[in-house]
Amino acid sequence: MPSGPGAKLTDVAALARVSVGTVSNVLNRPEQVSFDKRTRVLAAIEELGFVRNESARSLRSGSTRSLGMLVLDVRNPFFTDVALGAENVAEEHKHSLILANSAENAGREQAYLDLFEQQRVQGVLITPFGPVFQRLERMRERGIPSVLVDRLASTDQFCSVSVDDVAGGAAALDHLVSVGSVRPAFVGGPFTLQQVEDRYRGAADAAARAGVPLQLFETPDLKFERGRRIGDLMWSLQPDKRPDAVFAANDQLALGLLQSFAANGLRVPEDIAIIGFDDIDFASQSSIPLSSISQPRQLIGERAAQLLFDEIDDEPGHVHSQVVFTPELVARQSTLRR
Amino acid sequence: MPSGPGAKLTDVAALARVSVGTVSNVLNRPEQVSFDKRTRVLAAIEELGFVRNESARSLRSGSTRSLGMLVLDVRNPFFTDVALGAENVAEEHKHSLILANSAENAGREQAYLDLFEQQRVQGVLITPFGPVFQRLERMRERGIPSVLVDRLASTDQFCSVSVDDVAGGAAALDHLVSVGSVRPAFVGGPFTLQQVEDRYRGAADAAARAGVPLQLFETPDLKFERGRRIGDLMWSLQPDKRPDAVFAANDQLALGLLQSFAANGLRVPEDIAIIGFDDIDFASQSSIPLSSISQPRQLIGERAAQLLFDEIDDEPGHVHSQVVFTPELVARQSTLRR
DNA sequence: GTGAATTCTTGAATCGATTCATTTGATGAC
DNA sequence: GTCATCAAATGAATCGATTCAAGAATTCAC
Repeated sequence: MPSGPGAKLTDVAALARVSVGTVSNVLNRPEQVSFDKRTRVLAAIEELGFVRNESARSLRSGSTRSLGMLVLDVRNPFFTDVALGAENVAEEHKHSLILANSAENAGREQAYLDLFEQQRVQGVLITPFGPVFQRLERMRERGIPSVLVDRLASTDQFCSVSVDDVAGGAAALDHLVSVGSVRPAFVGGPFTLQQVEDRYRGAADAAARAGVPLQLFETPDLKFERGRRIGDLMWSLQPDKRPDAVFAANDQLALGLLQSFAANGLRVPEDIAIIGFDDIDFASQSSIPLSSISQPRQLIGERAAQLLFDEIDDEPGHVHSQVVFTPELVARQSTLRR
Repeated sequence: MPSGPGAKLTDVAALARVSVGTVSNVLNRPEQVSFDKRTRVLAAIEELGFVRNESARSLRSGSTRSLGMLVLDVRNPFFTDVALGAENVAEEHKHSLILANSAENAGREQAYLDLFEQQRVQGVLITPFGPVFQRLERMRERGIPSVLVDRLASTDQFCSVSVDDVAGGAAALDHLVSVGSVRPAFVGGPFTLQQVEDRYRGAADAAARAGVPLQLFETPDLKFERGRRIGDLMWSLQPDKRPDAVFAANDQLALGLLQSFAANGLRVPEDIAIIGFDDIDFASQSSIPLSSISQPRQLIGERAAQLLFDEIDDEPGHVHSQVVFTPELVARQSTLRR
């Protein structure tokens, strides 16, 4: 009968008739302990159901085995995929990932950074929302480095892993033109989001190069419902004024457009083609599979975590680097007439 | 210039010219400290950029301020919504939620429970995958209680929060019959999943009561791709053998069916109606909005966390309870011909 | 058998915040 | 002026694992 609200190291040592130092060695450097004592200790651990107290461990050793990750929205599949990638790398390093959700709220963001500092995480992966850069720099001075995720670092003070949104925007528009669009439109906003700005710029440049105009439908957010409304609006336009193809700044928006067009009897892609951005699972799972610009989501998380461990393990010699992935066009039925 | 890799309590005490006990009181029982010293201490904290060391705190006080949550799949929106609800309640109690992903893998599940034990979380919210009940009971004996999420506790050893899947299944089938189905089918599996079993049983009973047969398409999993294949299979059937309505055990499966039917030119709901289960966001966002059985996802997480805190705060007097929500029919276009 | 080299083991000191029995100080009653 | 009462402040002891200098045990060469 194991039970008891917790055996500690000294109990294990007593039962195995060795010193506490030896038990600690079995836990942390088993190869340095003779076979004989090692088995005795392991048996004692088993018998007592001993579980190491992580608080005590990290208090003494000065380091925890965890990373903090702060994302804008856990409900967004993009971020859970990125988190999954980061978690895998963390696991390889025998660290655990504490996933937190700022929910695009500067107060919560600060609160979670407080928490991470208190817990003395080894490092932080963050998609910043509010003004946190000064704070992150201060945290690094104190030994908690961070890596920016899905944001290009504007200074060389941080590592970052992001995606070339300008190139993605251009690819989307080039594709629309290549399938015959002469009146493309861009839907998205707010332009204070760097991603939106970049995607639009890429698309606008590409449109200019191709010699077609690019209509702009600016939105206050990137949600499904917004897409539906814009779709209804487009439907109400004169057919010859209506765009013949739409590039939506993300897939949620694109799915909204798609639903609206389906409800109103506009055929996709015959009457109007649609391409989104992010290539979330549901893009390919829509009734009319949605073309999209795909980001290597898990890979983003993995690289970010790797960069973070680089900095953690090699603090003095570390050189910050900016990893920029080029997103990839995935053409599906919503832009390809058969 | 704050800097320095970390001021500690004694530094604050020295700077503020008070004892360490007083600083600790300012942090934990500010009302017991005179205004004068309190402000001095707060100023010192500010000046030094002091951040409390959570490891030391919880080592001494014997309790952490965190809950562990272990879900089957972070990529599934159902679980992130449940987690969100739990997180909100945790936050009210000034606790943080450590979200972990067993990914339907018994090994990972055990590993994360190890982690939770080591970190001495105050309690665990879990959707069990493997054989963990004995272990959970042992953990409770040692002071770490747990609440089952999305699973009815089969014994009265645990609190649980779940949904009445039998009732949900019945509601789905009643609805199909009410919109005129005479050849309904159930798609889902494996039947080792209690949820699938229950949803099917509810539907089968309802079909019997209504005097219609219920065709069964058993599947090895509940994924989108599987739904698509079953859809293709149904399409290949003789029209008079083909179901005129399908109840899919979850929305992913239903979306797969929907895509297949759209691709093959079967009209939904005219040729075949579809209803899913879970009512994930994407159900309503599909081109043809999908009818579904809706579970109060956030509420499930909230109630589960509340029950857990009940047990944490009132250990001896706590009585386990099983909360069972009744799911709700949400009828949309995929079952409603216009 | 001796001394040196090597491998294991030991246990007291330590990490930093909290606790609580005790002391100090203030207020007021008589 | 004395004593009781109550509020505020003190600081040594404590939580449990890790560390590391020092000691014990073993191996090996000659």
